[in-house]
Amino acid sequence: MTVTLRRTSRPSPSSDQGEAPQRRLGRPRCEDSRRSILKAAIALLKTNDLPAISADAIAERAGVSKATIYRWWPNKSAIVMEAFLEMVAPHTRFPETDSAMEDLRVHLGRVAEVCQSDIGRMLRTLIADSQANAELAAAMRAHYFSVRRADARKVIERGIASGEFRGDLDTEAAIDCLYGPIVFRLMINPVAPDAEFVNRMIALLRQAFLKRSDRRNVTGR
Amino acid sequence: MTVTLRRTSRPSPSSDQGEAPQRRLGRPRCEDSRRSILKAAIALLKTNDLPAISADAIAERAGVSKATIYRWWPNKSAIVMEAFLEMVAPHTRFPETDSAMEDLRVHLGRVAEVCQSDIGRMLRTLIADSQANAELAAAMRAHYFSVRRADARKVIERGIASGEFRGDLDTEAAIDCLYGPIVFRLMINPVAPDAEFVNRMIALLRQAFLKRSDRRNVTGR
DNA sequence: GTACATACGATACGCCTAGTATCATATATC
DNA sequence: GATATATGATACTAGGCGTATCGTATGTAC
Repeated sequence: MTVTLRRTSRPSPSSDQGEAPQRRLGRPRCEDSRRSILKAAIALLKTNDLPAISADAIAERAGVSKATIYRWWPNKSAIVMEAFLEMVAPHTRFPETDSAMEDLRVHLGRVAEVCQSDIGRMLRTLIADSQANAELAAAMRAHYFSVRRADARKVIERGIASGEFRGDLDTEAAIDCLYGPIVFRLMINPVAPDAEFVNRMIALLRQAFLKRSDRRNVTGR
Repeated sequence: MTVTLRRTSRPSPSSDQGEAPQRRLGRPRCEDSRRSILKAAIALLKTNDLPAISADAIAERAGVSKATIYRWWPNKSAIVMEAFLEMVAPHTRFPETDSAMEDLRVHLGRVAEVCQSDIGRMLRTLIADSQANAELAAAMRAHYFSVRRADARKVIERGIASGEFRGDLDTEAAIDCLYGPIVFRLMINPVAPDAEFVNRMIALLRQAFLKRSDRRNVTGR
């Protein structure tokens, strides 16, 4: 699945609905160019913030004409988002053990790990850019955050169903309490969240998640 | 106290330490200009994102020469931050009732309310801009976030001391769990957090904060 | 008052970047 | 071969950031 934030002026291939994988007329889009543009954007983001990257720089590094870039993407943010979603968006799946709490802890640990990498910088950059780019913000929510939330929701609901979590646990609030601190830390703190941070968080939250009878032998830090 | 992110090239009035309120030689800085610049920046931010505001626009609206702006501030972000800290940074104090938990809840409710106003947009903008501006980020931490944290820390420690909160409550993690979800929501969600959001969060977190004996009659939503 | 130091306003300027436009050329379908 | 679309090269417009200059205003020191 390719998530492209297309140029608004770009007409859709066929009528506005239906996947219609039918071939279009004329020379087809060059897949190599597309991929090398995304890769160039990612490479440049590893050492630069987004405002420091110019479309020309991406074009040069990708060995592509700038016109080609703007034919397919409306702006820099769109490129970065597509690159992020397609090439680096964590395929950090949730583990599936007997303990939903443990699944959450392990997963968040991985998220924290990812935050410390170049991907963390990309995420920060994208969230930041979303503040001044409603289209990007909407795309990030639709293609990234809501997916994460759905995953987490499943784990939490499984925990509730199994009796591990309180029956009246507020799932949505729980998700916010899990991801919120990490994003908070990512955006505000100069040093990205790490495993210890996650463990402390989880140690605190488990009091609120677990059924009374399960709250004893707690470790997690 | 005026928090200015000064031009780095600007020499300090006297030797590099000591407040030295002594008058400098020459024409003194025009306080009216300074304030009208800050007010202009705030006014423009109410309807625009930061990238959409130009230094020229601020200068024009403030009735001031652009050169005057750059004499005192190194860039737009610095202006906005100073305006934010000096003129709108919530003097949202914490209430002080018998219940630390209730103090936290009421305070966060006020924070959420603030997030829904123009101030929320400024805060979003500043956090976003911090991602590409280390100096701004450091200033925000030093003059805003660490202050908020210190306030919250005091309340939590009071709650621990009074026996309302668990003795082993992890204060720093608790702060992250309180503010994290709000900032998370502020940055990701198109609609800013509100009182109901806070109440649900608090209802969840109180299970983790309160001593066992106090967890019964819970409402908060 | 005069000398000096600094701030302010107006304005022009250099530089960089985003995004557009044009046109020749390449590559697909019919 | 006709048609439709993509790419490359390049020039171009528009606008913003931040600097520089210079004349003028406003304070202190003597």
